[in-house]
Amino acid sequence: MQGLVVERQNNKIRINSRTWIIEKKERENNYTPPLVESQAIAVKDKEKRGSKNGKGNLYLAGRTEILSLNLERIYRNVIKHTEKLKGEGKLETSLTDNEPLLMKDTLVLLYYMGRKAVLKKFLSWKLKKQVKYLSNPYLFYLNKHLDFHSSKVISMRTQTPMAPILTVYAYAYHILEEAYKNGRESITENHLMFELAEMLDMEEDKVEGEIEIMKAGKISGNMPIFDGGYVYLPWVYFLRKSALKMLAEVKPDSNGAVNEIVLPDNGNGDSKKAHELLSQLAANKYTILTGGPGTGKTTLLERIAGIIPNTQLSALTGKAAQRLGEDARTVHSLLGFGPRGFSKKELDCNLLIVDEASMMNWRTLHAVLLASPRIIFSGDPEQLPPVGGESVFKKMIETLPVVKLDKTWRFKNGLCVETIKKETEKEVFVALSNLLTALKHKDFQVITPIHGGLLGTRYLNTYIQGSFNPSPVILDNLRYKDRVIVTRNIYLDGELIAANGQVGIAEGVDTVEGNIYVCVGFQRNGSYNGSHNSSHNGSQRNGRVLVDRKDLELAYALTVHKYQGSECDYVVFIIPDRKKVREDFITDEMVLVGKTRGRMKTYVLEATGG
DNA sequence: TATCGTAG
Repeated sequence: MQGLVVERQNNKIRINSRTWIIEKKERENNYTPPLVESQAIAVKDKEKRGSKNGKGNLYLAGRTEILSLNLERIYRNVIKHTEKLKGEGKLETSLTDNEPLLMKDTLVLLYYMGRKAVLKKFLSWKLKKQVKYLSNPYLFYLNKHLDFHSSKVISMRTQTPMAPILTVYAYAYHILEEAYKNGRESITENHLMFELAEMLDMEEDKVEGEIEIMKAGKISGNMPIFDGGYVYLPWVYFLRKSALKMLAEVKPDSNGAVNEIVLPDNGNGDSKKAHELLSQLAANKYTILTGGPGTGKTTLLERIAGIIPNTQLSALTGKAAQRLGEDARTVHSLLGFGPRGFSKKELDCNLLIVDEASMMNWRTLHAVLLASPRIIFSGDPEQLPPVGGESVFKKMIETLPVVKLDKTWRFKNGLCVETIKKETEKEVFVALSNLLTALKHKDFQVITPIHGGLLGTRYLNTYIQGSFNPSPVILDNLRYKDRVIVTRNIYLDGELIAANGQVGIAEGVDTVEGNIYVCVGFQRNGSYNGSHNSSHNGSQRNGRVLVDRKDLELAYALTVHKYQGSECDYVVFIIPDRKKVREDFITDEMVLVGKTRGRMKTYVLEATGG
């Protein structure tokens, strides 16, 4: 969900990508522009969080006093919109005397913020429900129709709410969501109290009273949950509770397949570990396979999958799944991930293998526990945690049986890392450019933590493409022979023909039913090495596939998250200026993943920021 | 134009 973004450019103002013309109003006519307060609020919020890029494109709250917007145009549009819905019989108009004004304000604000879908939904509701929302706009947020900041703007502008406890709920929920983004699954009641007191500008005693009311309230809908001095997002609380209960079940259902396996020694030296893993599997529903980077977790998993009939391989990112083989999928794809969580249910398999399990959160854990009678969670607790929420894997490893691999196979001559530090990102960019010239004919991969900015995937990809691939353009900014990654699962007649995370080479364009597609060639296991190896035999997923341009990205530079679990000969790991990202974004875990991807050598290019 | 990932 998107907050309110306000920018000013000369005589125009941009709000969430919509542009409005600014009119100057004389002070003496004592006209208060209806939307000025909400603009001021939006700006204040933005300032509080700090303008990250420092571009200063936000205007000062004080200056909004002399500005107003062309409201007549908005009113006309809203009225037109309303009339249309009335014509379709989707709107009741029997408002009481007091409500039309509130209604008008709310409608205008929704329209003004570019929330047309919400506006339309709102207009289609029964009057009773509409009035409920009008009397407390935070319901828009609590019931997931709007983001927190938009609800706040409506509430401030329309001088609601009339039921303050809902406001406290909304703020509490918002505080929890922010904490979750920072990797916290819960916060203490005290923490919540301090935050609420600050945000609502209330006495702590009073907040304490509100918290008591919240605690006494019935649990319904999206309300924060209080338990044992901690406060949780409801979905985190319930899925966590349920997952912990399932994890406590030790014995697997009677299923002989695992018990009777005799493992031949393959001479690779990992048979002892494989036996250990198999005996754990026979005795326990859930087992953990762990080990540092390059200790052969994936290889062992592939071996186990080849031995135990009806094993489903999965991973937490598309790229990691693709690396496990053709039949592997993301957990999300297997279990029907959608806007309301996982929709699926049960998998028809003996054993589910979940790779890169350090990226699991409670929701994914809960889903896989429901799905399979037996699971191997494979991962390294020292590698990347989930995006949002805390590392569930770190907790599981304390209670579940663990098989640990400790011999490193990836780095034949020991881990080889060369760190190059530069003050500015620009200097890092120059160093990268020199380094790439040297690596041009080698098997290399650039990885970076971010998408945006000078050292993000988007710009680096364009840059590397520009200097390494002189081939003609085939579509948009894609060139013939470009190295690309598929960013979405692609189905043809219900069959998966290309998976998110698959890497290939753009080979041309084709037109089907008037739509233009990029023809992408894939090689077995997806590690496409541009110059050599261009055989396209095998099944469809290893051959040529037509992919929509929007489902492809250049793959010269990938994020560290995507590349976790992958490897190649030479890796360039970029660390941007830490001041340009959120302070604690570049963690030890990320650095560990980043510097352990190169088989021969990893170059770490770091912008120290001076 | 998003900190990172997942889905159709």
